[in-house]
Amino acid sequence: MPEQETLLPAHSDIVRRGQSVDSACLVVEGFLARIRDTSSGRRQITAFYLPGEMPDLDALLVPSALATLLALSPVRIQRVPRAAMRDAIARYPAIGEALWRQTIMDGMIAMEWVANIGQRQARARIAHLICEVAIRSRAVAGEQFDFAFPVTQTHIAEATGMSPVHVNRSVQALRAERALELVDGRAFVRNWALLQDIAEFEGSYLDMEAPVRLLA
Amino acid sequence: MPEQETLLPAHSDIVRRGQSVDSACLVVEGFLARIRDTSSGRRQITAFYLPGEMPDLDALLVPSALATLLALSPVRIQRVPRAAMRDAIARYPAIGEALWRQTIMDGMIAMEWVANIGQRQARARIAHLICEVAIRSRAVAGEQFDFAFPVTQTHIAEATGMSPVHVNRSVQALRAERALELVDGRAFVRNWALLQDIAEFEGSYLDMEAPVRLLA
DNA sequence: CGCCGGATTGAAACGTTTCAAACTCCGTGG
DNA sequence: CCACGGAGTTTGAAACGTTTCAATCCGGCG
Repeated sequence: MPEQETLLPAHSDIVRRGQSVDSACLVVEGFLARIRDTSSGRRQITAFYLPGEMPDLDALLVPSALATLLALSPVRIQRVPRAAMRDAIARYPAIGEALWRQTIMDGMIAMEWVANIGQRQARARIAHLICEVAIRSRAVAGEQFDFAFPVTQTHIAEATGMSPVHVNRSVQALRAERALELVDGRAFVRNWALLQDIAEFEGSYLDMEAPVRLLA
Repeated sequence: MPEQETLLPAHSDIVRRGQSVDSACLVVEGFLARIRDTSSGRRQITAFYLPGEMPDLDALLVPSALATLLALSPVRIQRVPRAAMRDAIARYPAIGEALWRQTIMDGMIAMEWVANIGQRQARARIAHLICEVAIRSRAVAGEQFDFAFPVTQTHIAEATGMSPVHVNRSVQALRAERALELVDGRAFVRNWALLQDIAEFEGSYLDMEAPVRLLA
């Protein structure tokens, strides 16, 4: 596929809501957030995107961007023109299927966020978010491990629907329990079992391995 | 397509989480809810499905159901076997594309719910939910109109992440403002402009008309 | 040094939950 | 015909979790 790699600094917008787009992008390195801001000026992060993921697959089927994409860290991305995508899918239907599957996964994650924000309280919400990113980063290894998490407490607040102040207190609580530490853009899981317990984390929604082949 | 229509009473499960499925279903009449229950016994509704929608498209690509589907009212559904779906898509790629587009729409709605639950308070959350369903029901007509909404206050609580008691008080507030009335399984919009205003509703996320044709 | 982004603190105000009880409507059985 | 029970809605009051505001602290960088 025609590749065109771009390097962008942290805090820059990759795409702005409403802007018309004719390519989808692939995160090569770094962290992105999908942002939805409300008319009252508040802001919600509705998804995080990690290396290897495609944050705006919807661009293939919708003419103008449905949300803003923000770089949380310096990022390297590749833009794939819609036409190239179309050709690839026409030639190898399995590609289209894989992308469709990715879309379903995105939706499942969003619904899990709904449940997370709707049902759990502060500490558990944050724990759940971390559990999810840990898995998606493929960082899980035993009871203790760490991984890149270039996300400020304010961003966590925007993702979990709470105030930055309360995020701070909750993060401190998790630290005091020796479950989790967030330092300098990395997440240090100190007790994976405990963290999952606090989060009531049940990761099956992220398992889409051993998938059904829809097409030949 | 091979049709096999089923009639089910309210309160019955259409599919249970984890159950293996080999068909997707289409809602012909009635209301469905997608349910996610947490280990602590609480329950979250992560989506509603209206007539004409397909609540478990993921079944086409994932072997076992990712969530439970509950009938909120008596429903008439059609089950379409995966094989039939596969054939149809292979023959008419536009069908596959339309289904993919529907999946994207589902995801967008879920993300809007994330923002709704994360950012707004009680009254606005409920107002927003109603605005969405009004549009999806194609019921909007002038400043006043009504439509089927066979959803108890307890269900609204499960969908918006609040307690039934507080839903009750908020619904009363909306009634007192003459914005909305919920009576006997129907929603009566008394002041559409006001309701949208309270909800900070911005419906563009539901517009996927005039879509881009990905495939020939 | 002074500034800036980000993390941290305290205390009061606020929105929401919880609990327990009562009320309405409606279909069923005595 | 009335009593009963169940599902759904409504009520009050106290307890609770979270937000808000305003200030402070910390480390890195020009």
